[in-house]
Amino acid sequence: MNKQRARTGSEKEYRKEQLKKAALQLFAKNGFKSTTVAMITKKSLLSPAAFYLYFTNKIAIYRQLNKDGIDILEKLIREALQNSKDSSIDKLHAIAHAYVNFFKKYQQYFYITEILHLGNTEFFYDTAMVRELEDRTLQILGIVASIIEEGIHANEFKRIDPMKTAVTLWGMIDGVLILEVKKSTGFTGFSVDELIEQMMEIVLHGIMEE
Amino acid sequence: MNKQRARTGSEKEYRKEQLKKAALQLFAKNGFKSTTVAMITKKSLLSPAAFYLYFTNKIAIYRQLNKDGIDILEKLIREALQNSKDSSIDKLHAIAHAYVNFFKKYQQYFYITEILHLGNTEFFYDTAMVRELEDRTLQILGIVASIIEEGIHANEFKRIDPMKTAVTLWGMIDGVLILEVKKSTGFTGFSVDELIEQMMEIVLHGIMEE
Amino acid sequence: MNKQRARTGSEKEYRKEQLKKAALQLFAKNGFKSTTVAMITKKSLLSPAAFYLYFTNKIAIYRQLNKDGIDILEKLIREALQNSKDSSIDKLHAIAHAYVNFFKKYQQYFYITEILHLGNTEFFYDTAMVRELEDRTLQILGIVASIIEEGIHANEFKRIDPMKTAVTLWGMIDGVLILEVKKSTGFTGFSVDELIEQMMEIVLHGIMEE
Amino acid sequence: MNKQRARTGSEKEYRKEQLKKAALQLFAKNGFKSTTVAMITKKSLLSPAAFYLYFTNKIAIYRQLNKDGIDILEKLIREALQNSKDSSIDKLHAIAHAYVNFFKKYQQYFYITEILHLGNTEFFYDTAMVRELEDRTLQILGIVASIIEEGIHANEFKRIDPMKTAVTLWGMIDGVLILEVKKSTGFTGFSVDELIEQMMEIVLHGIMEE
DNA sequence: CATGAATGAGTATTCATTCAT
DNA sequence: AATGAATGAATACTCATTCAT
Repeated sequence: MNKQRARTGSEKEYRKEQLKKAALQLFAKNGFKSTTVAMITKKSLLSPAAFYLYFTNKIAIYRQLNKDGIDILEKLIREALQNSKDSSIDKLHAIAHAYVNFFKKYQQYFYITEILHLGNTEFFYDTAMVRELEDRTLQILGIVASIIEEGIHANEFKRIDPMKTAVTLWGMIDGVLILEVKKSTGFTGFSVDELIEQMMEIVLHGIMEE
Repeated sequence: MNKQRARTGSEKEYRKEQLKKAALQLFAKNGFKSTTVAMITKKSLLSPAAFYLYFTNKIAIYRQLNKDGIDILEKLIREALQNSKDSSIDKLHAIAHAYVNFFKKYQQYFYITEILHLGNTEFFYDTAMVRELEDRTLQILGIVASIIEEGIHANEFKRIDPMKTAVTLWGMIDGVLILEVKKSTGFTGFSVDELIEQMMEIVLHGIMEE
Repeated sequence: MNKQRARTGSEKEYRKEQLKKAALQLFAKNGFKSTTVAMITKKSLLSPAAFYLYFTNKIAIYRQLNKDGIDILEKLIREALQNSKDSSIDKLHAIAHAYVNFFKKYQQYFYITEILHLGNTEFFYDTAMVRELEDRTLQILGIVASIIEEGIHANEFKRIDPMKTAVTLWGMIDGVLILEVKKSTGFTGFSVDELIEQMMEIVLHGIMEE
Repeated sequence: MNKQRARTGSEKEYRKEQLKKAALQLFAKNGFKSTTVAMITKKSLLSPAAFYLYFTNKIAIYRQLNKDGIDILEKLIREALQNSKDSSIDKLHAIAHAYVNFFKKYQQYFYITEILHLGNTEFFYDTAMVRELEDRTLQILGIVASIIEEGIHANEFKRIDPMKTAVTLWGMIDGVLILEVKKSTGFTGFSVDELIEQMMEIVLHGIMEE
């Protein structure tokens, strides 16, 4: 076998990336429990033992992928905001679009950050990590809330609780996207895009000042 | 060990219920894979072998719980409709309320029927069962769609696609409830009730004829 | 369920026969280990527990079937001798024919008495029983040997050791029949009958005085 | 436990041999079903899990032993033929002797290749393998048949069907050897050697041209 | 006598993790 | 640093046998 050693730091980083890439795909496809370390290392052309040079645990790589997912999402949202027009409605639209983008282009991260923990108690054992993820989520929600607040001040939106609305919005989009994950879009005959569009129409009508 | 035997049919039924109850709690907490038959039987004060007197498989009890969950949800929705007033808005409200009730009083069923399949490929092997669940979901969605249609004819609602809106609505509520499952309600500082209320307000405003 | 009680002795005997009949078929088909008590009782329309009213063990019924098999074989051989002509050759032919008959009409007994013990150490634990089976086998072999002896005295056969020849003969016939059991007759393209005929021709030529 | 690791390829091969050796003995003694993977690994001073580093299955090692057995038998027969004299009788004798040798020196292989399948349905699932074994058996039988044919042309033997006689011969020898397996040689008071000798005498007399 | 229910002791197989090299 | 080998602890499922009724 090729006993290539990762002597330079970048080589080591490369190996780690390989492992994460493989793990991401496998976790998204099979879930945490059904993905074995052997599967991950095989896909990465490494030995099972090598895994433990890069990650302390199977759960560790899973947690790392979670953080990466949040990073990506945050970046997408910030970019979207920069490219959006000034009106609050446009900004909200842009954020929603960014979230849908995250779902579509990084679906495997979406699975991991938004869904798969749910049946996976190990994940929540590392409370420090959980708190960090919560903080970062709050930050993003804060951005959304501040846009809503701007919209209220600009008389674009009704007088609604900005943070509460941000959280609600998040849940609503999540829920529609999860329909796709559950394959519920298939048997109902609607695409996610249609449903998201429908949702945004309803929601924006619902919060706009008449 | 307790060597009490379930002699009568009702006792046997009782044992089966015990097993289902235990399994429900464990599946909801740990997911399918991480819940072992031994855990279920221990909680039911039975030996692991006894499990197989009542269910052919581990997946069998899981599927049964799924069907039970749908039964409960359907019943709740039908009851809610019977007790609701005539206006379409009230009816929609009643259904949403029933769904939230399902979530709150039968949360473990909610986990199983709405979330946990997602990381659980075995579940989908029984295609006949999947199709049955899809059909029943479509039925419920059909009820919602027909209410929306009524609302449109009565000029209560805008001219929106009833079925598409029903599906969207389902996703939105689901998403908000899942926030609670994800413990996201905790750190954001809002209760599910608040969020659902907020959502319904936005949504109803969004679809009502001005 | 039908809780019919076997009150009379004959009823009890009937149940026992039912169990043996079912066991015979199942053992012959699946071997000892792969046949479960549950399979036997199900086929006999009895409860698993009832089995133990009639037999102390799973191995016990197996041993009983063995004895039954020997009984049948012995009876067939005795009948064959009574109906055969006077010459020793005819008698030998008749015995061989009886053995083939045993194989063909009571094949399941043949499996049990001649083959299946072989991978089944439990069987040999009951040494008293083993000895009994050996004695009865010796008796039958004794009959064959006495016929050979007669044949020698009558100058039909060469001067061979009668008992040794009887044992050899037994092995040879057994071997040819076992070819059928091993499905070796299938792929070689010959029927058991042909092979047995061929064997008898060779053997009789081989032992006859020229 | 011994945590010695098989590092070199040859060491790994050695471990595999150890496992096969242990399995061979156990299968021959207890049959397939009653031999557990744990028994095999214990005898090989390995953990049960290690078994699966060397074989995919329990049935896999069993099948491998079968092939090994046929290899050995074939080699013994070919060697015997090379060392035998020219007459067909001598050749037949040599082959019979090789078969008896196989039985005596590799008795456990004999059990596995000739007997134990019989009560072992799993074995026959791999139809490709079964056909391969059949083909190789036919080849060996073909060799025997060709010798008989030569003998007929050389006026050593009567005009008999060569292949049919080969098959019959195989069955007859097998049967006599199986007597030993069944412990029938013990209580009758004859050794296998005596019985085989007796058999060969009868058979050769039976097929020789007078 | 008859049985349905129950279980202890197994079974083959898997997998995260360790470790000698 | 890297790995192939090894394993302890599981894990779903089976089955001969027992026993309260």
